[in-house]
Amino acid sequence: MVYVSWLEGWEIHLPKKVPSISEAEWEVMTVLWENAPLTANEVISSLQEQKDWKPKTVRTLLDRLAHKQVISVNKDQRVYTFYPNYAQDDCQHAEAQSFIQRIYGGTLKSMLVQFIEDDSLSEEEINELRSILDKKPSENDSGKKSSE
Amino acid sequence: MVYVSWLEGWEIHLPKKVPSISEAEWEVMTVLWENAPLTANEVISSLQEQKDWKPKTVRTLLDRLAHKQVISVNKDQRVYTFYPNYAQDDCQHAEAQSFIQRIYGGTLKSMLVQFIEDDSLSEEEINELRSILDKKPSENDSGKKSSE
DNA sequence: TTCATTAGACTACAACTGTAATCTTATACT
DNA sequence: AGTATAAGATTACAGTTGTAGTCTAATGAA
Repeated sequence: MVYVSWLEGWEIHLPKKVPSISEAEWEVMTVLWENAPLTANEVISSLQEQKDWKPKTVRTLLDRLAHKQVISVNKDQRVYTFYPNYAQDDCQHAEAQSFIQRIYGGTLKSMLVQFIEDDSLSEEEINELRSILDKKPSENDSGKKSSE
Repeated sequence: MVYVSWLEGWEIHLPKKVPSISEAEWEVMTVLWENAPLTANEVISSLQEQKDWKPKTVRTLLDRLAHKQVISVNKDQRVYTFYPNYAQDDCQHAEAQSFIQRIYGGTLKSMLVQFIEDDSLSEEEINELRSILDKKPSENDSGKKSSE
């Protein structure tokens, strides 16, 4: 379970099922995850640099996300602000799980194997990955010694 | 580059762009990758076990895949047979690349990091991954000796 | 007070997907 | 030869997505 608070004093609980987020919607979410709460115009300007979307397009995406309840809308002010209902990590993880399931039949391992065998990773990257794995401090070593 | 031959004597070249394959279509492709060439009925029976689709549904998916040129149709016999135009590895890889780009901003690393940090991997799995990384024999040692 | 601006609400529309059903034509029996 | 069957071709239809445009109401400027 994860708790987030985009605004002081707000606590949102979220390990539930993440509604599906389309590709275009995901771009909007990325902006919100970085800076929420934001007004529509703020989201629009933020996206203007990378995407070639009309303001109305972004607006529609925000509306759809709100409708799906992926984000919430604060209507206290005349100009609304938007903020995520789900943590980015949770959404990424949900997407990753279903992706791996669909495409690799379930295991991250088979994906990694392929990347390595297809030579898609430089030696540099492989070393990085290795050190990431090594850094994982086994948190379940309550009784075991770490070296051995 | 990759060469495959589903039928004797056929050589298909395929590092080109993979057309997009929808979720349902992917299921059909999985069956074809395992056993192509297959007739529609063979694909249908093969899927009947896992999916709850009517025969016509599978047929539609085959037609769409053929139309998108993800698969080819052999019409020599009265009953057609279908076979992939792309290797599974290539399709998986293409999907993985675009997935990682969309969701993790580009790096497999950030995905792996998250899986480790979120504690989604057992120690067992982490060890497996580590050994996979270790097994990678540096193939770019054309001039270098392998031990050193 | 009136009018231009602008945020938000509602509407649009085609392509892609999931999920089939119906129509047509060629074989295979009787 | 006539007909049931079955493969393939064509059509259907609603929900999602990309990509906006139009309509309405409130605000702020003149």
